[in-house]
Amino acid sequence: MSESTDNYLKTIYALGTVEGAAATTTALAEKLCTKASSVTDMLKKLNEKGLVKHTKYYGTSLTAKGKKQALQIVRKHRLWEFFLVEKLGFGWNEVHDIAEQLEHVESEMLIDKLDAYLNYPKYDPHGDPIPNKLGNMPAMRKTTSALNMKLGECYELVAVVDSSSQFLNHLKKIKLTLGSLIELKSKFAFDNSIQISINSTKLHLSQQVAANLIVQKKIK
Amino acid sequence: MSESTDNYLKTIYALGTVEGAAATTTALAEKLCTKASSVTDMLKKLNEKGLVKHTKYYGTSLTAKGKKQALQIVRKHRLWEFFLVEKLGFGWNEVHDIAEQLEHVESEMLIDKLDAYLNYPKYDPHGDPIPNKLGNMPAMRKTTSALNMKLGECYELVAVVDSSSQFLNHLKKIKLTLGSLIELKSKFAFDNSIQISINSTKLHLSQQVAANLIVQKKIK
DNA sequence: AAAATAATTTAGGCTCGCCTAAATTTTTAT
DNA sequence: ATAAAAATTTAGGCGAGCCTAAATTATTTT
Repeated sequence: MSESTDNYLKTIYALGTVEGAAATTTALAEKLCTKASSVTDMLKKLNEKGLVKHTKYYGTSLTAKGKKQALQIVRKHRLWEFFLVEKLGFGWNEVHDIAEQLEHVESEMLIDKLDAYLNYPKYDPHGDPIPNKLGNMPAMRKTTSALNMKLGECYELVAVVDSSSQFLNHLKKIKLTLGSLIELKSKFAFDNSIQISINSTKLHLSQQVAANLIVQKKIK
Repeated sequence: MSESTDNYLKTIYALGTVEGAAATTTALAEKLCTKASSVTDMLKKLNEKGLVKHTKYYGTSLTAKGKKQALQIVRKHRLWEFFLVEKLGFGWNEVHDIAEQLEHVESEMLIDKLDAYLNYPKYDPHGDPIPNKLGNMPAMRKTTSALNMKLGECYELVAVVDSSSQFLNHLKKIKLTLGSLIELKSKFAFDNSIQISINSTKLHLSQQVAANLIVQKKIK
């Protein structure tokens, strides 16, 4: 399987799992930084290979075979991200592009050994679950948007919705890192912004930022 | 730079360093598992890019720019091999094909961090020197072919000449591993075979095998 | 329901790295 | 020195994955 195929499957999977919906040609073109006509070309080929069900003018979804393969790519991507952060000391906002390349290395044994070396991690540095060898996702953490936090309760920042480097850099700048323990201090109904504290330092977050933070409730 | 370019430069370098000679089109075709005509095509392009000096019908050598790039690829390849063996527990005869893929990942920062993580190793698992960030090779170990060993002296197996998986598997079978401490017990002039001992177990090696072993003298 | 707009697909073409077959140059053998 | 053999290059083509422009189908507006 080519790298291009990998990228298509991964992207269809990512778009498809937002909800059960089929991926649209234009959306794929945008995510893959290519043109809609190129996407149509490629989908035709993936369709012939039985990786995708593409119905003209109606959209695309993965077949069982395609989904299985997509999950293996996701697995590889997330394991490499974990490696880069935990072992090589990269920041969690620096690893995406490198993992994007590493995920295309073909060797099942490599991934198995890497998985073992990393101690079978369940979540990558962005908080996303890592499928196991069989393609099973670990149970999602019971999480919620930071907008739903309750006053005085304690939470851990476990994931982000927007993982663009702009956003991740912003988080870095305001010293919010994955794993941070957060307590909600106040909510401002006027603009839906919130005030939180991390290790007793206070931080004010706009609604836009808070909406992109996924937290998990902690017992104090 | 494409992966194909990487492979050409690396191969020209490998053929070129055997002696000062220029690489021949046929030799490149064989090493790269492709046809001579394809090699000619590619050399023309590399020539235009200033990576290679190709003179029609006379052979090919690297320019300074090409050599610099080739050394970076060699560096990446050998660092990854070291990682695979030391950290992930691969056998030193299993890593070549995987490193072949990993070496094409583009990120200077990745290689720097990997180098640091591995503690700046000087030799890869096959005993070959790893160029540093600037492309400098560490001083070659003072080594010799196993055929030149002296009776009663002690040596360490530090490298192999033939690194085909057939040969490496043979070594595995007879339990000869890189780093093994070897003492020469006897030489048989008749067929140039030798008898050695490793940790007091004795082993008989044909000339063919011995010629492919590179050893370094040790003080007992 | 027709017209305007948006999404998608088709048609034709491009580059990269490869191929086969044929032509050319160099080397080897006689 | 010349003929035969081997190495190399040229010519013409192919598939993968991309592109632009034009045609087609869906959706939205009026």
